[in-house]
Amino acid sequence: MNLYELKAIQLELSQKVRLTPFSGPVRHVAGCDVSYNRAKNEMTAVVAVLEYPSLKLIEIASHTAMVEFPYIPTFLSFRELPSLLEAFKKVKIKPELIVVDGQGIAHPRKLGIAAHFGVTVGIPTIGCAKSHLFGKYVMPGEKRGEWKPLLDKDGDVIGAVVRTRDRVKPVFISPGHLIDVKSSVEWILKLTKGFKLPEPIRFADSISRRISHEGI
DNA sequence: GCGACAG
DNA sequence: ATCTTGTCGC
Repeated sequence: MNLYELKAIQLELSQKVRLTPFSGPVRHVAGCDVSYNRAKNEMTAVVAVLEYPSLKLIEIASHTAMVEFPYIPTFLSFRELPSLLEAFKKVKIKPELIVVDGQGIAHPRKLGIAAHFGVTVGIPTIGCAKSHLFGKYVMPGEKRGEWKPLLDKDGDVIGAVVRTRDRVKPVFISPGHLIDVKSSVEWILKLTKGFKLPEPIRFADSISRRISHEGI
């Protein structure tokens, strides 16, 4: 498999992405993240399931595996998705909405890891990234809730730069699958409680780090 | 050709 | 992502 073939896979899968308004109902929401243990050359993927709207953690599923694909910008899903899917198989309480750490369709071939995950499992997903990968934008205002659109080369809206906390760097939101930009922004704000990152991602992040570094 | 570049 | 201490601000 070379990068040209992987690009072809991304282009084909991106045709399956469906962008549609999403309002719920949501009883359970999950967060996905992956951490690495450099010394062991291992990665640990975690799916954290929270109850909504309480946002209390009710289930954790994880999967640890050897790293066998390098990090190449725009090909992140080929590195992290396999482990994430293994972890998701272990989840008993299937969520109605999933937030994935990374881009959704805000990607050169419209298939960031959140979109790839979404079309694979067939559940609504939102991509929530801590930094920019693709798309043009202007900085949103400094207040929580303010946001600006992420635009592709044709000027189409592919996501949003959202201020989830006053005067803190914004997050890059984009729909993964079965949701649209407007609903994605609304849900990310509902899932954010006093921190830059939404609660599902915060849980998945801290848990995956604890497992990969302490083996808990 | 050059710069940018999720995690 | 990870490596890393103290430190500035609310």
